[in-house]
Amino acid sequence: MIKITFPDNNVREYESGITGYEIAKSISHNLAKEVLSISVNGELWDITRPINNDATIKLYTWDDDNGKHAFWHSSAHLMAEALEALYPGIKFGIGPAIENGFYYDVDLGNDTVISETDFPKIEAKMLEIARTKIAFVREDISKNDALTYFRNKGEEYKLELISELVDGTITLYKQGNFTDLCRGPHLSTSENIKAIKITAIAGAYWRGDEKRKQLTRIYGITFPKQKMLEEYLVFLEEAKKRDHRKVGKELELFMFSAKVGMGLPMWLPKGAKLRELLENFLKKLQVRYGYEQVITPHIGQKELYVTSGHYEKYGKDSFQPIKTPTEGEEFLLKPMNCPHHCEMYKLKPHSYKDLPVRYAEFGTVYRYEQSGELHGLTRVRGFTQDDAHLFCRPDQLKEEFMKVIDIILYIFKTLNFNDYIAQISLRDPSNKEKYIGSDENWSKAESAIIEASQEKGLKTITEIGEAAFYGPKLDFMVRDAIGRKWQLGTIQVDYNLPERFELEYIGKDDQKHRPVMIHRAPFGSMERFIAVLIEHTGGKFPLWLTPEQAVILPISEKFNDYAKKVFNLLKNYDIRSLVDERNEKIGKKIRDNELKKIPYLLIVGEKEAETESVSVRRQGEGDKGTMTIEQFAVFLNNEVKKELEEV
RNA sequence: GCCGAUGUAGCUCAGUUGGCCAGAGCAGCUGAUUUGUAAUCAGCUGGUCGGGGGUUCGAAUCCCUCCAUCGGCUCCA
Repeated sequence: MIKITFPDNNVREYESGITGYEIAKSISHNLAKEVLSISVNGELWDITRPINNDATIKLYTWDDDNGKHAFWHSSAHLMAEALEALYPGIKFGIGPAIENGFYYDVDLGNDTVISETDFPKIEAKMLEIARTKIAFVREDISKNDALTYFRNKGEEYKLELISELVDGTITLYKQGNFTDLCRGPHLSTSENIKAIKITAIAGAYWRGDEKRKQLTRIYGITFPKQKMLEEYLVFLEEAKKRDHRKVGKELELFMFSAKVGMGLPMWLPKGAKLRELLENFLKKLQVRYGYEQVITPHIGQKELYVTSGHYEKYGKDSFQPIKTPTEGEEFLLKPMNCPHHCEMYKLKPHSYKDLPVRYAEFGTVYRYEQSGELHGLTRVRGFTQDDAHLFCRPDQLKEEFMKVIDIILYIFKTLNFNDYIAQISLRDPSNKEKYIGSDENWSKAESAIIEASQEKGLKTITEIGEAAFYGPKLDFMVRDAIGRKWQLGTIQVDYNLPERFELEYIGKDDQKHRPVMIHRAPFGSMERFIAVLIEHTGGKFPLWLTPEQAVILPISEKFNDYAKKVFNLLKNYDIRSLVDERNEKIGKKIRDNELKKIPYLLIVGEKEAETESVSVRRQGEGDKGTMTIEQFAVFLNNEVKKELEEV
């Protein structure tokens, strides 16, 4: 008999050799039907694998990521089997489960191309195989046998993978005619895979290496119920409606022009207004936190970036230097603001009493991004950072860092970004040549970030190798409409630029000391932040951020004069109203999508014109009553205030 | 940059076995209608079918090339 401990610390005794499936069955029939995978002492296992010793277990169903993972991973194998049947000679790379489904990287040879039109064929074949209820069978194999097996099959990619594995840890999974190198876990059989959708096809470099062969990556998703697939497809359709590129166009917030250049957004009046409102919001907040606003030029001498180390790191892959015609000077389009701010710091000697110095700038920067990776407003070639650099004493670092966390959390809370991910990005110690600075400085900087995050009680994930080349960072990631993660807020600790620029302050001991620098951008960039804001709200912004808060609708021609008067009055009260001649014409109905996104409609009819008032209606809520413009101004101001004070 | 796809009017889209002057709805303009919040009526304007080249008697449709966009990969100071 062995002792099995459940997540609630309950302990039950079972025969040695019991499987996850049987344990589930001993609890309830339904659970047995739903269980997809199990963790045994923290290790993920198949539910058919016998447990021979005392263990702590957890059973996973579709409701757990681990359960879905096993489901989709098995689906990837299923797809591989189907592909092998359809495309003889196909070679396989890797085929993991991902956040939404799975993919498999395949090499079809040089003559075969798969395109969208082939998807139904693949789906049908997969379904056909799934219906035969094939079992996924795990098998331990020695490294030599594995190498022999895959060498005979001509699976060069698998051979490469196996050669890096440790003998004794290698397992295969067999299902029907198909065998794959795999760690598992997998479903017991394919019978639960009921709904299948091949979603996309893309090129992907083998092992993520740009210099190696590009394989074909086939994406798919499967579900245990047809209805779940349908719901997923509906979700994707709904998400498309919130796409910031679509909404931005509809609302005339921003635009791109092929003639101006790809990846160079242009802000239209309404978008510029929205941006200005956000900027003012942050500026006010920053004043409270002791920041000072500065302005620096859009270009800087190449030498500036050689000093900072940016030129060495990014110079050749960037927009190339701008040259002056006669003096032969070289300038770079500003790709970041830090070097400029460092030079500002050097203007005069600093006392330890003056620190921290906090320079903030909405700095527009230009970076050469490869054409294929541009994406709406989230990945562009010219953008404005809500940047600031804090120069502080080492003993102030943690406190300053925590205050920046406060600013970011305040902004996220105000805008209802609740499901952000805080990610600590550290240096990859095995790849030190990617970074500048001493080990000592790196470890100081890294522990500062870790401690500050802990003391703020932030739930963080840690990524090794994601640091900036000059320092580690804490990033705040938020998802877009279809779940892609984007980095918004960022805080970076930097001991290196102060050294490169020889920044100093005079300490209490009358000696020269080196300040520590914090780079930070709570929005990240105005472009990306607004993109994510649009996708979260679908373009229905909070009242205080709405480019137009009210639109006035005259009921008939007779009252147009009064309607015009109301427009002008609104301006006096700093109410952002839509002055739209189209609505000065009677008989016109509201048609524009955008009008629906303006919170308040003011209606002028006979009665209102006589009493010099407007009927106020809030979209989605109905009548708010009849009031004078003065009353409306007070009312609206209170609403805006309420929104801002609630956070 | 790489793989795959897409590009027809301001917007959403029809139109490909190559064949009359390239279509619709919405938007716009003109007029009528007088109506309390997503669709009144009539008429009109609007397109180098992404650009260039080629095949053909004839190209939106087939081929080449360039550009832009979309989904990924790589990258992201």
